[in-house]
Amino acid sequence: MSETTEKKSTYDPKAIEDTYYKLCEARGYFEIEGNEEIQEAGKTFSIMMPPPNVTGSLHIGHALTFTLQDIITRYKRMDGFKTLWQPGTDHAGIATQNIVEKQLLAEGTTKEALGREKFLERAWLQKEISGGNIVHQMRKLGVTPAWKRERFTMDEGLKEAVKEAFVSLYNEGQITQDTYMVNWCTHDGALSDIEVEHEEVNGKFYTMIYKFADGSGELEVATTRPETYFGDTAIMVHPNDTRYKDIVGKEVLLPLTDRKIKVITDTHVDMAFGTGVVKVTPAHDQNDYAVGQRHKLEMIKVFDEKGILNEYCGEFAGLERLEARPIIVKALEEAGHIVKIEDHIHQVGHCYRCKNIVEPFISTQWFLSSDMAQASIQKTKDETKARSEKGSSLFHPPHWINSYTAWMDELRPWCISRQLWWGHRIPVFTCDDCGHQWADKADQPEACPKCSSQKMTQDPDVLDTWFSSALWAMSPLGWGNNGKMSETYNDTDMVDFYPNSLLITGFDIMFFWVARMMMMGEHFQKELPFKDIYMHALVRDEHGAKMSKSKGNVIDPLDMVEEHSADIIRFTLAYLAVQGRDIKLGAKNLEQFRNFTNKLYNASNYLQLNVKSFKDLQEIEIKTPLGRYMQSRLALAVQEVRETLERYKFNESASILYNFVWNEFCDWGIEYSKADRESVVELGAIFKETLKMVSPFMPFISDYLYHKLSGTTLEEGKSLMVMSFPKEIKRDEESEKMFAIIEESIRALRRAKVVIDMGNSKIDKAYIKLDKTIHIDTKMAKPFIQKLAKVEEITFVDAKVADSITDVSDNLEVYLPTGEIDMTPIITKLTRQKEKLEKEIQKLNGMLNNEKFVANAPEAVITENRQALEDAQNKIHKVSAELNNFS
RNA sequence: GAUCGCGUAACUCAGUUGGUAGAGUACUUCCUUGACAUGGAAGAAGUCGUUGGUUCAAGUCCAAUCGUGAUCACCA
Repeated sequence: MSETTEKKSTYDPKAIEDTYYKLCEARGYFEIEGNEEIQEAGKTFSIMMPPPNVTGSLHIGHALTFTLQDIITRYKRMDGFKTLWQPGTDHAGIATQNIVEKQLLAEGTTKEALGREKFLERAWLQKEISGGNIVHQMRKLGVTPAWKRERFTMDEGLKEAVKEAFVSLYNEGQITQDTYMVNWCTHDGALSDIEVEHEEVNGKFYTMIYKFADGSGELEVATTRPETYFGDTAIMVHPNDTRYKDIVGKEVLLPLTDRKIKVITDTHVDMAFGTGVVKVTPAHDQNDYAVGQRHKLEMIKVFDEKGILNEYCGEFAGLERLEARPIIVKALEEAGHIVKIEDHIHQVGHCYRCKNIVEPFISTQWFLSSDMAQASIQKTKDETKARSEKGSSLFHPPHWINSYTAWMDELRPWCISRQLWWGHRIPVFTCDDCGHQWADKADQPEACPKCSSQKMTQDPDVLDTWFSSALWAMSPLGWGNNGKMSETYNDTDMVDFYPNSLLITGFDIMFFWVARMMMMGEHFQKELPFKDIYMHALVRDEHGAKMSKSKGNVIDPLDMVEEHSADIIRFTLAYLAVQGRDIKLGAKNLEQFRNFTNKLYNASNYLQLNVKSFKDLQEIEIKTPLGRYMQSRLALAVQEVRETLERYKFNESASILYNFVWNEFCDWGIEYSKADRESVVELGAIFKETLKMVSPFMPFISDYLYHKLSGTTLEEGKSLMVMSFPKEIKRDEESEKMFAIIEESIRALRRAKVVIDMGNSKIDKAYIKLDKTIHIDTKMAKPFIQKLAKVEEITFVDAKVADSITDVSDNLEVYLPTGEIDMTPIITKLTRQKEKLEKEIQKLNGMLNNEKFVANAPEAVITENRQALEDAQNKIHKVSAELNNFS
């Protein structure tokens, strides 16, 4: 109940973030020319946002990927690059169609009742409603894509690009129609191989009896899907299996229906597994399909595209395949055809959208040949090799290349047709009169190119959503847009921004998306679409569990923005974004960086207690020793932040910023300045420069503090986001050395004071003896030491002061005069220090006495160790001497 | 089954050309001193999973092994 006494010492993001964002967006900062004033000739940077599903809402994975993309984009923008971060949304065929179908169901109707045209109107309506939703949520994170260029994968221009690509590939013979066994979801239709998720399922293993047609006995056959046996067209055994030699060529009767099938041999059979007798159901099993083709077996489908059993199933016709299973099993059991039912754990394919069990199913679909990917595969390998010789990589982290190439090397034809209404309609037409089939970019071709008939029928299916996103690296740059949507791109875009500088995305869509963009980009542009590919990991909860709605452990990024701020969630994610490692996110992480924003805020408060407003670093000359020192430390931080960002080590960049601000600028810089008020004006300029570096990570608080410290406002001034990122600040070795000694003196004095239990109190006198090799301006150093070590008067001496306690450190000794105090803690401390030094000396001696070490190690390492040994010996000498004083 | 991660302080994790192990949190002791208690000072804490190997030198490179996770591929 202390709200009345509570001090206003915290930063309030709520008042800032929305306002600043709107202001910056309205000024066009996010667009390509937003940083016009600082753009440098020839520097371009581009990154395409992985388009979120138009029906989706923002989740924590989005927050991570968009934060990282935004950080790198803001950094490049500030660093003088002409920068494009291309935003957009994806039409997400199956997902969106499912949502609309559910809505219709709730209204008591169906898409069939509505008709294709009306249904698509509904889908577009849904797109308009929820498509705006996610892009507005994204703004809450403070991300800065070029919103004016926002695209949708089914907009007028991108439709053109899809047709351009399809027609071209069709005419090259890369896209063909084929009747083949595909992955079939009885709800969503055909799926590509990677849209099937294999999950372990506790199923049953049914052993059935098939009787020989000639009445000479029976066979035991095992299956996991008994309902498919109606489609059996053979029984097979291994040709070398002596157990079944005599039955080959015989006929068996299918239970209940008594259809006759033959026993054949095929090497596909594993003699050791089960009974060694396998039923062959070519229309409903991948392997059996191949067997069926080899043996020219009849392909009997036992259910239709909705999974409803047909006339081949006798009395069970009309039942749904999965519902029919127990009913069929019961009938078989009653008729004595089941020998046993065992538990069986096996992998079953599920639809990645609706989780329905996927069936192998024969159907006529469109396929994109894997041939067209070969060039991209070879180039990826070449590029990886070339980069690795330079110590770099195409993928970040580099190990992803293994999974990538392994998958690409086994690439199979891609089933690109989908039995949906929502999506890019396949631009293939068949002439009603002459039967000619062709692909056409026109939505309604005028006439059949062969017979000029005007009667034609377009393929009813649409393309896999990933077909259009496969073009995303180039289609928003105008590629294939046929002049449409031209207000969203420039004619020079392909030159400026292709290949894209960088792709940032999750590894989970590496095959769905990255691989497909690689093949399309290389095929059409003869150049891989990305210079760098960064794969980020998964965000998990604080216990390392995957977040899911059913577990209830989902962290909503919008809630976090509400509770903390966009800045805090951004910095937290960046700090935790270690390459190749999943992120465990908990409340504690956020707290750490909430404290950090508070630190920034209070540092600036302190500066303004002394000086009202500060100039930029470029506008002033740094004169004070402290100013020179802090500037030099900033120079190092700038260099390191740049290096780590260039390598996409977001966690390291964030950690360098954190350490510089807190452990260097605040803990030392600000504290020192209390001994030298003149330097505050310089520290303010240095802090403002630091805020520029913070800006890509925490854009709001940095802008706010920058303007506060400048005595300006964002409303009337420029944002940090379009100012130059710090660059090439001079190091000052002399200053750094001097302040290292000052710091060492302060730490030594504090240690010594703790020993005499005066840790927090001011003492009157203390002495410092610097090693002979150390030469600093003691007059200058003195006030800093006195202030921070809380000593009234420091005296530099050349010899040990009598009646004092001593602290021995690397380059100096300090002495505190003693009255009547208890010496035991001091003796304990010194003894411990001595033991530690002895160990160190032993280790160093061991190294240096080793002839091989001296012969082989680089000169620098040897001198370094010699020096270390000498230092340690000196130190132990002093410590021993000190101990002797007490004994 | 194949491929790839991960195993470092009590906890969560950093640690790239091999050169005497770091952070945050938690912990111990102390401090409301004039930016900040969402803070400050001092401190304790690790056989770097295990075993070998290469090397003058291994958390780092290699091999094996244990634990753990992911992806791909699978047998009716």
